[in-house]
Amino acid sequence: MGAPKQKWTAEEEAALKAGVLKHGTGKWRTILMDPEFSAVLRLRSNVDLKDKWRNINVTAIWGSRKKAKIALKRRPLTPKREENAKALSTVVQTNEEVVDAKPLAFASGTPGNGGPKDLLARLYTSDICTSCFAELGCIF
Amino acid sequence: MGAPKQKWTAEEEAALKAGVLKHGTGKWRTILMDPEFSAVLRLRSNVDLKDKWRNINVTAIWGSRKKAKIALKRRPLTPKREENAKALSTVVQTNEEVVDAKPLAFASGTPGNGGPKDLLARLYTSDICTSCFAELGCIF
DNA sequence: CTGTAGGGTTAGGGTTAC
DNA sequence: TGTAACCCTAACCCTACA
Repeated sequence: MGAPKQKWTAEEEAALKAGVLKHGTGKWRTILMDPEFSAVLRLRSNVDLKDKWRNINVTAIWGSRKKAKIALKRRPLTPKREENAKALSTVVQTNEEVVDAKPLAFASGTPGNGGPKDLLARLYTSDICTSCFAELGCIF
Repeated sequence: MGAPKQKWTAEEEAALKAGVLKHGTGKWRTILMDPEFSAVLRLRSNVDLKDKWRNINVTAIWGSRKKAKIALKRRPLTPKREENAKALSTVVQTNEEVVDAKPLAFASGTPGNGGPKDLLARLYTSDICTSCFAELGCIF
């Protein structure tokens, strides 16, 4: 049809990550509207952002969505939402560009440690975990 | 962002339909307050009811809200409300539970036929059609 | 303030194209 | 075959208005 399939460039992916850092997950339209990212992401829709973010996260953890599904089928424990689940993100934040930053890495340790606060505060809340947790069926 | 998404159960949907039969559309808060349904729908808000009812109706006619929009764009005739348009509902009313009842089916035949009156009377008024007609931009 | 209507957005399952 | 990219839509959000 019209779109021959648009592979995500490294620049676009970086902009997406930076956008999530700034606005949080689930704010795809907001990220898209942000003049800081709208230039780079101008060819993408809010749904594209959401889908890409899903791919990035799921890939980082399970290798792929399919593997995630398989992994989930193997343990249909589906516990109630545990509040001691936290997400950590090893972010390499240069001046104004998120360079890499593996999206998520898990740690069940004490949540109230003294890390970099302001910028990452959002990440420590359930905010950034939402999409991931939802995708994973909240097994953490 | 606590709720990972609450899919409607068949029981909830039945309760909603029964609620609309009893109180009419647009009376979401009333339906919620009705002790006959409050138990089943206790996790839902009045807005949830409204949205679900919209989905049920639009889906029954167009397949989805998007398709409805597309269909409407194709014929932007938008006539004024025609009064010979009526809605029929094949309701299977057991003693106190609406079992299925496809939400709407259209017939442009003579409106003043002798059908089941009391319970369905409300359905023949613009009442139950309101959400549907509104959604459709009153093309009927 | 409370409730509804209606447009807009997101979450998540599914599909396609590579 | 596997998976990134894309589609579909139920569920949810936001705002205007009464």
